[in-house]
Amino acid sequence: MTEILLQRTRAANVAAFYDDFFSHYPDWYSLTNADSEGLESFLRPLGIWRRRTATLVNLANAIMEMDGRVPHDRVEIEKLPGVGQYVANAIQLLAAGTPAPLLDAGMARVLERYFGPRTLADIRYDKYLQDLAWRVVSCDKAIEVNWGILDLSAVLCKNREPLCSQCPLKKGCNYYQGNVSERLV
DNA sequence: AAGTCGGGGAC
DNA sequence: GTCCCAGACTT
Repeated sequence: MTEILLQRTRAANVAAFYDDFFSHYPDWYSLTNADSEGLESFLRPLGIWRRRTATLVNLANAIMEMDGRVPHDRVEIEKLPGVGQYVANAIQLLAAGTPAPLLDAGMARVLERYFGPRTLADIRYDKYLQDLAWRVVSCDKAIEVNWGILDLSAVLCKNREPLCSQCPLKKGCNYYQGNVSERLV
């Protein structure tokens, strides 16, 4: 559920929202028979609330039809409403404990600044970015690495005005080194 | 491949 | 006032 709330929404905003939401909708079953107007008004402050309401209810129904259990098969997981590559990876990483990249706009930005830009517009089909992300998180501390990169993207490696001077990765970062050499010219 | 959803925080 | 966000879906 949390991953749906996080789609195109700043993590800090969701964090402030999280406890209240789960006290009202603690499980999938509570969403299957939730009053849709009540759910919509609840989600409105987060944005994308019409789509998110529909997605949450559809997803809850789909999961409850499967005895309330999320399928193990990767292909079946991605068929669930509102579940794309990112959420499927999140399930694989956090629920199954198998390394997978939480490759969102933030991680893509960090990787591209550090290693160099992707070739395709769509993250999901950019093989360069995919390979890079999988390689970076394929270790025994995959969860920590993922969260570390995402935190970095939100706090320091922001889209606008990144705080490169405070960044622990600036030494090997293409973006930072490029800016330094530019300044010297 | 491009358009759409969306309120709110950061600037 | 402008920009962008732990994406997924439709066209």
